Amino acid sequence: MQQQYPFKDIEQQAQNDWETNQTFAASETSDKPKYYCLSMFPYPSGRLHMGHVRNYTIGDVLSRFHKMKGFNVMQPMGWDAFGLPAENAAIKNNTAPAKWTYENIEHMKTQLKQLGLGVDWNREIATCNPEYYKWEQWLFTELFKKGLIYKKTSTVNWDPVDGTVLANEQVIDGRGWRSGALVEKRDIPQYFMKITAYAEELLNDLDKLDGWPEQVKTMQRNWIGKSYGCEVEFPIIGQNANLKVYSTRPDTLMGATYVAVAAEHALATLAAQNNPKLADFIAECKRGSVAEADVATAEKKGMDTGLFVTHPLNGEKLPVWVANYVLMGYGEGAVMAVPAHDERDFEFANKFGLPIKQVFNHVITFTEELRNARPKSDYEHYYFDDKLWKDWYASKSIDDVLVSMQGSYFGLSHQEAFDAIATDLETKKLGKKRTQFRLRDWGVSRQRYWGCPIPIVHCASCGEEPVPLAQLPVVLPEDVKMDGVGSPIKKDPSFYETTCPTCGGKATRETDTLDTFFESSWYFARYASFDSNNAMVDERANYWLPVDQYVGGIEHAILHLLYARFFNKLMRDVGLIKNDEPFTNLLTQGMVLKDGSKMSKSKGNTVDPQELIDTYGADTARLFMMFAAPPDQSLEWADSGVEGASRFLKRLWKACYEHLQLGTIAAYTTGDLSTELKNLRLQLHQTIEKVGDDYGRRHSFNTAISSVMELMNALAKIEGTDDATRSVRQEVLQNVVLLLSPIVPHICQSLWAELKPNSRILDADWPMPDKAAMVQDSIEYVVQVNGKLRGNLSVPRETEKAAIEALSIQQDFVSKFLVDGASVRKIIVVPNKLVNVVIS
RNA sequence: GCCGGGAUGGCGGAAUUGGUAGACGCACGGGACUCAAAAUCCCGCGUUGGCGACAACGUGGGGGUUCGAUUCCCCCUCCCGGCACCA
Repeated sequence: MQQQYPFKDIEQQAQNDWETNQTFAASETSDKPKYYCLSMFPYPSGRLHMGHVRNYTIGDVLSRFHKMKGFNVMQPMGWDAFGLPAENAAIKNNTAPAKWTYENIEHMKTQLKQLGLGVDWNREIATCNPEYYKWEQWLFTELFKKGLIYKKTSTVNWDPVDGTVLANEQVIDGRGWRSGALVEKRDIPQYFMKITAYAEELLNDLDKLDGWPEQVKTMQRNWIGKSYGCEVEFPIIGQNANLKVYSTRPDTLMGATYVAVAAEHALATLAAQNNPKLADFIAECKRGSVAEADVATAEKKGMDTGLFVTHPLNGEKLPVWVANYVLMGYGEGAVMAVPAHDERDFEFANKFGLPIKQVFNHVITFTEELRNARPKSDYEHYYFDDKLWKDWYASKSIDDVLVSMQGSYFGLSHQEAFDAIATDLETKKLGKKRTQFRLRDWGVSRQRYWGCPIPIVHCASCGEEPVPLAQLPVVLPEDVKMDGVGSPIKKDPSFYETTCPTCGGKATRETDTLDTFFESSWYFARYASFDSNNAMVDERANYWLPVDQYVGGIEHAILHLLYARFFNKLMRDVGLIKNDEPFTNLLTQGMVLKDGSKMSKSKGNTVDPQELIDTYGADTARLFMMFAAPPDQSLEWADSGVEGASRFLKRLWKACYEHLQLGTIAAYTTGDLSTELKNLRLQLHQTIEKVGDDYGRRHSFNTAISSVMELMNALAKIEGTDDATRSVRQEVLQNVVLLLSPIVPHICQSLWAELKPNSRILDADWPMPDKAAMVQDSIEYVVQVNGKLRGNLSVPRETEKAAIEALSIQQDFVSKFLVDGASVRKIIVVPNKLVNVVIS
């Protein structure tokens, strides 16, 4: 054994050993319970970043821990290989996206291996591989045939100078990132997946996901956004038609003073026909990006259409406005505006001088006098008393009642008014109750090159024809030149010219590709059937699924995780898999930040993990990442601290080295021990218990490490070299090595071989705490007076409560407060912990 | 704008179910070893007052519940993530 910690040698040695022995190759033939641990696969951007190191270390710690706990573990790895950055890099470097991607994969794979991950590399997949995307093309055609994929027009960001569709990311302050041109909204036909058909199940099944963080489930619930409201129809004056709106607040209908439609709404288009100013305004609304954040933060703009509608209940004439804050994609693309009880309507009404009419008020006691009261006038204009208005729209208190003069609704609560108004609307055939989802169908078409080709052929006589399985995959040509304007396959007749699979006539291929979320929505199932060449997934998927532990960034809390849940249900419903949900337990890791913001290439604040690994080794890198912060919180990068992790490993190495200088010895099992050694064993077994709980239940790796550090600090204070001391020291070191091995596997494999010659740590089980060593003879109580710490009290184990109370008030640090007529009011005893003497 | 999360010493963080605030590590200060430095080891380290014993204050800000609040409730500020074409 070397005196110094030779991290380079032992890490290389361990990694060679795992590869040679196929230590992490997973098999379906095992009598152990299975444990499928999945980390979100990386986009092959070029080099590993700290977020990867953090993500994959967490997954590896959990995998290795469960392997030691006796599970049949599978931990796979692959590449989310399609995407926009490859196209950008290809343009910049004058190369093909495929070449760039494959080179990145090679490099990053080497880096991942250097991290010492217990990954089954036999199952590696890359989503840009035709063997992979063939099957999602097949699924696409199946869903298309079932009507779960359909075509409709929808709005994209259009760069009028480059003549290309832009991603939201490519729109900077309303301008195209390359051309600098003002971005326009443009409607184009695209394919959509009917995720809304699964909205109810996606919502309800969240309740089954006990292993998911509450915050993620809340975000998904809000995203799906089931609401209970009403359709309300406003007859359009002078036309034989109604304007339909959806509202979650029909109880406030009597306060509606105008209606507003989105710029894209048919009524807006109609009104603009003879109104050039309105047409200009609508054109102005169509400028800027389609991103909701941009729309929602834009200054409120609107214009009167000159059209009027009739209020369905009171017959009032209400103006129709076009407003930029009304979203075409939600509800009906039109809203009834109740400025008195909606903040956005209020702001808009104030800006454009529209009437504001309060219909609810907060009434503590609703007296007969109030019920009979009648307001002074039907219309009252209130202006600019922000505070007053905020009270009105913020409150939906149970004590609110409808105070509008409007006939029979007077005096009703919110819920009563909701029901009464809904009933009346239904009677008049001008509305009805409706539940509505905020969730929209998922547009999967992308007008980009580096993605999976959509397997549809357009035939002049047959229409849209899905490509039959026998003709799949539709292979994306990889040897292309990127010129920065449009997708190469859109200009490549050898790609798009084809024959119709139905009639055999001349036809053209779809040249749009799929959203890359499509690939990442089912990869978890493919790992289980990675080499299946006659089906998307086979029976092995039903062995491994659902994923027992999924680990990945919190930024994926909504979109990716929702789409993957959706795909799981789609695959279930086409008979491929049996489980309802893909991920039983979810750990969302926080961001790795530097200088307060996410480490990213675009921000130029990255720290290269390669340097860390080269200088200190993978174990130090892993230890530091696990120690610096709890996994689900953001981690602020600091260069200092890595040194501390390295120092700890050196100390651990040295402790084993010095211990073994006197030869090997068996770990303590039985025999009398000094108090000092008894206490050390107490701490050891408490630590074993805590670390197991920290890994398994709490996922609190930072505290697991600190408790092992404390144990090592305690061990360092023990000096003897007699057999009893050395056997306890052996017991401590052996267990420390086991406890740390999921986090720092290389050094632990080496140290184990030294501590227990001819034994392999990979065969060792997770240690069990020795309950006998954990029995304490006396209990240390904290004694407070009026909640303030005043001293400590040591009593024999199992001392009666009354005796503890009596002893407490006898202590000097308590009795000194019992002067000037003060007396003990109450004594609170928290068993094995604390005494609080209340004195007054 | 909307949804979700966060804020604790000089810094990262701990306090698991309402029960000792600051574990563990970093940085810093002092000492040992050394010709010297590095490395290593030992001691100290929330703020204020005090020689000291000790006392008061202290978990983003304001209020509340409780014997007791970093933890629960209400209001506010700032920061981070997401907002459907970044992945």
